[in-house]
Amino acid sequence: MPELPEVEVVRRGLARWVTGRTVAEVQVLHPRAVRRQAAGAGEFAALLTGTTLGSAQRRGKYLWLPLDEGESSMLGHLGMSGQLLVQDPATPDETHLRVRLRFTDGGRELRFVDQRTFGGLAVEQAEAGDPEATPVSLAHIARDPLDPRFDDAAFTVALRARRTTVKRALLDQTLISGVGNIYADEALWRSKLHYDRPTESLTRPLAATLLANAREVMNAALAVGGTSFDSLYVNVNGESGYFSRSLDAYGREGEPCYRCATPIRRAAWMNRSSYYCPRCQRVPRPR
DNA sequence: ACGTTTTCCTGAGCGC
DNA sequence: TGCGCTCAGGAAAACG
Repeated sequence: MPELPEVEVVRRGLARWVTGRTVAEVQVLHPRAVRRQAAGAGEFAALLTGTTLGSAQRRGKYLWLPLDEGESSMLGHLGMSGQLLVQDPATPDETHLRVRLRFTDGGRELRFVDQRTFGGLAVEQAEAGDPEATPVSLAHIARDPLDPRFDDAAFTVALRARRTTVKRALLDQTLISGVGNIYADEALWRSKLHYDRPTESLTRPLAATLLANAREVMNAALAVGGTSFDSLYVNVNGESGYFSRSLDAYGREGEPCYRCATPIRRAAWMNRSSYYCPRCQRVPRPR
């Protein structure tokens, strides 16, 4: 499934293959794919048709392409199963094709394919005067740790000020964006922290270590993702060899911890799973 | 106001 | 073969 490093690979693919091209036709094949467009699919298509796509941007797991002079953007989120594919128009439609963009040059078309329909696209206004044309609905989304303007000191202060547990905080997009279930577990394993550790119990050095590890694991994944996906953007998918090779905790239930050989455990957590080493990542004492 | 829970969706995998 | 069940999970809405 698409995580921050894969979304960054997608962003690079969009920059390579669709930036600078002019939209000739928009087809919305499933209304749910544009549900964030308040006025519906008709408006989505009308606002996009005839525009020229600008340089691809990303914040966390959100992607956007400024339109024309950058007063609005096409915003996208891949959800769990979304893919943005650049395909030859002759390629048969994918089973879960939701949106198609054709271009005036007649070349490869952009397809949004999404089985579970948690992802979506929308055209919306950009923040006034922003050279990157950040969509207004991203105002509450924090910068991600790969963003050069991410404020490390402010993050550690805000993290320790929260009255919650550490994994909830890592997944909170208003605090830090781009970290999902997989990278949260990986960052916690590297930091030897239990997912239910209260944020208020984190020392400043621990909070800084956690941030450094989250950044490191996502950078490492991005580096591997770059070699797993070949240069053709159309081959981008969520099933590269990265996951089986590089993960230390996520998905490794019953397998030995790479530090201490204790079997990794899986615990039910917020209607999903948390993977952790019961020896390296001790359960916090009940308060 | 803030933190927590629910909800959306579909296909794979599994036991029977 | 097929039925019913569980699981995967980002983020906005609903809830307390």
